[in-house]
Amino acid sequence: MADQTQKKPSRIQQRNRRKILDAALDVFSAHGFRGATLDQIAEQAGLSKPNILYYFDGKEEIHVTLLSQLMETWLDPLIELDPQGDPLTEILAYVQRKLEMSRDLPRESRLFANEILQGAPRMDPHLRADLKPLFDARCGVIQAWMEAGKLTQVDPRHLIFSIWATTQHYADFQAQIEVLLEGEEPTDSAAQFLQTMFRNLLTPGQNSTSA
Amino acid sequence: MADQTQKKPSRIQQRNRRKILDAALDVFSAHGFRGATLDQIAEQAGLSKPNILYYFDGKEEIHVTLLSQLMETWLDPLIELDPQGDPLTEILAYVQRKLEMSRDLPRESRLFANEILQGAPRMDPHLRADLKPLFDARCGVIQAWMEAGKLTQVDPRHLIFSIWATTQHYADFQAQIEVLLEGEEPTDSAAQFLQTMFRNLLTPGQNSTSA
DNA sequence: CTTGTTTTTGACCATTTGGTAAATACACGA
DNA sequence: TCGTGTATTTACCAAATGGTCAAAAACAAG
Repeated sequence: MADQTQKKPSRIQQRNRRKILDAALDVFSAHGFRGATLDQIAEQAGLSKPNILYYFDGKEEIHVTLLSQLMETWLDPLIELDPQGDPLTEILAYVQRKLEMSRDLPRESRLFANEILQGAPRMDPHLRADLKPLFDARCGVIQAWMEAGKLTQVDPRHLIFSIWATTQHYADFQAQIEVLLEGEEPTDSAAQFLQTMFRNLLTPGQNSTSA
Repeated sequence: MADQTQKKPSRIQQRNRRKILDAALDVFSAHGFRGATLDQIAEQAGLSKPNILYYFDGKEEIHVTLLSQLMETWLDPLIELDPQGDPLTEILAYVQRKLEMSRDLPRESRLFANEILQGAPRMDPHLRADLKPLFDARCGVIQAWMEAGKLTQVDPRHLIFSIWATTQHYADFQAQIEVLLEGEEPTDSAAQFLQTMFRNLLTPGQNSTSA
């Protein structure tokens, strides 16, 4: 059997597990956990349902695996925020990076949004164990920058929330955005807007409208 | 039977339909459409499942009814944005109103978020028919304000998106916020932050840090 | 009380869905 | 080439779920 406790996952195992996880990402992100079915995942993966259950112990395990993997990807930009760098540059780069993730990894964004929307039943431990400490640390860094007069004083926690909210919005609410923007690709104009917004927020003096 | 085409909904009908819709709002907003079951709704409403199907033709109709009602509530603050009022005041009041809705109507916010996240399968027509025209009109108003020099020039569409994103975030991602803020009620500090952010964005000259 | 209407329920049904068991096909090293 | 463990499929199952229906209650009006 495909025993994960053993050391060597065969070539075929790696390939099929990847196919399954990719298909599951499609389906879970589009319908949520309860809305997704193993049959959909199986079809999307091009495998039979029992074959999928040969590689994973059940629907739940597939979902949990996805969420775990996602957590790393999701935290990464915040990890890379450099306490030694120039404050404004660092934060604006963070905004940009998050916005690009929204464009390039919309499925992951929606998977995450679905999970949190339903009360984070499976991710809550991860949030406490991984996200919370990093969040607190980064709030400390930003707070220090502000106290050193490098940035306008605002609540660092809400600053981070607003970055998450505005960037992920383009992935999570894509259906609405497409209607309102009539299909026009929003990333470039959004980037310009968000850069202006956060620069004006964090810059004490003269605002560059940057037409 | 409970024939909606007839004129008079009896006292009992009104009461039970309300109970059902309220229960359904609980369940749908917490689990999404496919994740919600009629049994859950029935239990929450204190009625039997067949009794619920006596008042509504099916799960779908309950959901659609909720979404229709929600649309009005949701559009209302944008409707009330007064083209004759003071631009900055109007927009900051809009932000505040949306934030309060996030606090007072989190179920409605999550119901909406769930629907959009899944691609707005049932709400797409409403978005095109109701939201889109209003959105375009309001963008026009804001654009005019900017061209008159009353506000900093930014893309009005993304301005509105950022208001929606930041305010609804507190309802839709409540599970995450509770972890990161350790249960502290965020509305007041969020209000202060958002007012600062949008004032600094839209005000050409000196920024009031407003400590 | 009687009668006609509205409301509610208990028993059921068909489909979907997550999951299992056993048989079969396959890869690959000896 | 053959044998052995790996991979895949076919045929199921039990529970959950959306929905139906006829009959029983509950209720209103005369």
